[in-house]
Amino acid sequence: MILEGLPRRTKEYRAGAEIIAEGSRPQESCLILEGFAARAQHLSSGKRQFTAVHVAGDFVDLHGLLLKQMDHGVIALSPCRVAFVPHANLKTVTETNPHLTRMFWLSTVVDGAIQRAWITCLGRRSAIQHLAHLICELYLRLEIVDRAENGKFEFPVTQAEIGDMLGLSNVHVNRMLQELRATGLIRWRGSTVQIDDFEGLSTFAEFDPLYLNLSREPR
Amino acid sequence: MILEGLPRRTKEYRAGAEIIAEGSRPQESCLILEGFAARAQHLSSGKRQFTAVHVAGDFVDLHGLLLKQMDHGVIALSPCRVAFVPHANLKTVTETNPHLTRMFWLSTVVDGAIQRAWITCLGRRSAIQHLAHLICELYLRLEIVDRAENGKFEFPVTQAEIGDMLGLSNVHVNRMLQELRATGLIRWRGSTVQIDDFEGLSTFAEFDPLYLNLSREPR
DNA sequence: CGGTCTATTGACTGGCGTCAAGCACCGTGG
DNA sequence: CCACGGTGCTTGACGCCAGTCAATAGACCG
Repeated sequence: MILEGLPRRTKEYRAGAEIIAEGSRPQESCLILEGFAARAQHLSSGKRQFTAVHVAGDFVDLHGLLLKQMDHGVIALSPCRVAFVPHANLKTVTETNPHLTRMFWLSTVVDGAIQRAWITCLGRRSAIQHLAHLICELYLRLEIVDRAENGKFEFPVTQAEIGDMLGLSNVHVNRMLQELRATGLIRWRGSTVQIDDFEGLSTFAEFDPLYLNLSREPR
Repeated sequence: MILEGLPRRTKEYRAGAEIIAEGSRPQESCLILEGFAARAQHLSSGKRQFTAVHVAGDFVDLHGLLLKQMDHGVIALSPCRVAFVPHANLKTVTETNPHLTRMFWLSTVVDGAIQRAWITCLGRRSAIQHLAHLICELYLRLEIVDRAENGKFEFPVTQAEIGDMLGLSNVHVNRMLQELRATGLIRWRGSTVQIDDFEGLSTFAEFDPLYLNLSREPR
């Protein structure tokens, strides 16, 4: 994405650090340069749900420009390098550069498509299918930013965090991971995910990459 | 929303009719003038999940302008009157009217916030809390378009369709509805929903209206 | 009056949460 | 060198929430 020319500051975060607080009113939008982050919502019971996972290159809270107050927080899943762009500059873009504005808008719209896929996974897929679906999604998203190849990528998160993505308990994530490994479709040791049969995994998860909008078409 | 001046055609749909097909490449975006619609995704098992519910005044598939191919279908839940605006005209807006463009963008961004709330409901709330949350959301959204007042609104959908919103079976929706009625917080007869204690219902559902972005602030 | 759709109810099953214990790994400090 | 506490992974036992199957009843309609 072409962001040269926009002023920004960058900052580093440790794994687990809060990048943007839930309920805050940020004056900047942030962009992940390196690492993994997640959007999180909390319930009074202490339970937590991730509503999105972000990888290098993602403009994480562009929507904060329009929403004013954050309905969710953003946390670092791994060590992260993050760039911040002031809202004032983004607003100027929306007033002077229709094409770039459309790219920004598209970015939030693709986020929405991913969220819809998550909704369908949560509502109608089994836990193990959901897990497989997440792996397929991450692989394709990481591949286009050169963080994955030959079926392999790094994903340094705990099983409890995967649970927060899938809406499962850490115990059940562990069970589903073992079951999925037993199919021979993937291996997952430490933070390294190795997909041995992407076709098979896609079929198993009923994964259709259409929604990720990876094809190149004029906008 | 100010849409005067944009060309459009309007069309009527019966309950259950498909307004936009999953996988299609529409050349227009649609706007619900009257009635209820839902975005739906289908699995091979025949299961269906709604990823959003739309009410009068909602610009349902504005994102279709940017996504080109639909990752979901749009169906009428009740009889609907729908307006269609050609993408060509919307594209012109994005090139000539920054303020209106920002309003369009905001509309898709609020959709995204609602989807995040759905994700958290699906992942971490109990079925009955989720149901209560949906009722709170619908009430506030309908109130601002004058389709709800004094805790009462019309919602002409079947229990199976509610199941497709909540990711539940029709049988379990029935059980949860009875349980929720038994609390005295709501009544629901036929297609009429009566909230007798919105405060209580909000608390029960842990509903926070922040995400609906109802407050009026300059954009 | 039968036919279709929806709501309701009961019985049974199973997926997933919860609780708890036991490991494995790692960095710290004695 | 080993003791240690912390964190994350793994496993088992148990219970409950929600799915499935099936039957009945009611509502609406031609």
